[in-house]
Amino acid sequence: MHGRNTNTSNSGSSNGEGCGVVMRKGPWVAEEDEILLEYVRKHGPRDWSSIRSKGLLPRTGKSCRLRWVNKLKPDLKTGCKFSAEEERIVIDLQGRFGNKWARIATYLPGRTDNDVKNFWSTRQKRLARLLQTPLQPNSKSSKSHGKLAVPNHAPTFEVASLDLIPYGEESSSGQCSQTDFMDNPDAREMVQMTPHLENHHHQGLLFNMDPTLPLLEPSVDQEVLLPQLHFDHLPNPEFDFPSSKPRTIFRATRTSSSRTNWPARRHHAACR
DNA sequence: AATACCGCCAACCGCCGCCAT
DNA sequence: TATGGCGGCGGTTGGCGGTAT
Repeated sequence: MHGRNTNTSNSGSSNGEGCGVVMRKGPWVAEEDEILLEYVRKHGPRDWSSIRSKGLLPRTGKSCRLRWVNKLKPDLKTGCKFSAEEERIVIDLQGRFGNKWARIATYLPGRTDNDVKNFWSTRQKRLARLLQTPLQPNSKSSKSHGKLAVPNHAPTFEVASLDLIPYGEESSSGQCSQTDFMDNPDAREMVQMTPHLENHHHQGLLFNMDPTLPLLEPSVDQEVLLPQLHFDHLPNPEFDFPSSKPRTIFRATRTSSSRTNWPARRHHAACR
């Protein structure tokens, strides 16, 4: 959509692409899309790096793959806002899986991990504003090593709340309190949108999670331990193995990065 | 009309795991 | 077994457009 810097030698990528060739970056143009589509038509969505090595496009393999996955793949719901049902699914699954956007996206046909990620991020920002609370910046250093160790079995809203209010701290400091939060109709709607969150709120857990609870690292099948969430229509993950490497879809959970997970509020329900 | 703010989202980066060599 | 390439993922950035002030 909106470009970044363009025409730079490849940097940062671990793919080792570039090799002196000026790699193009930034927004894709129609001609590039056409070339990429043609390549996929001929060879399928795989061997992305060969697009560059064959001189078809001055783009990294990663860039080509991303463009295909997020924009060019058939049956994408591009430009269509999340429906209420999709929102509910995202909220529920985020509570179950954490920020496993790719995994969550498999339950949402036509949605990509980027879609889900952006959707959630927007909601996080909105709620942070509603609560007048700064978003907890994600520390790069803790991305995968100094983990925050989000309890994957618990709604992440609770985890976020720990960042907001030290255990036992009074609400008079100006920080949002449970009461303040529920006095906000907009924020309240978010909770009501999320049945398991509301349930925890009613249990008094929402803002006073026991800090002594162990911080879990997923070691067993989370599906067994996770609360049983219900869907009106149980979503079926849309397995998509374009490159004949299904390993990545449900591969072993990577260590959780430090996340600041916030509840979200229903915002847009209709397609444009 | 100008400015500020916010939502949206494309695309980048770094990290990680798998796999071929 | 070690290593490098590659693909995949999550976090983040930053520009554009719409809306509010």
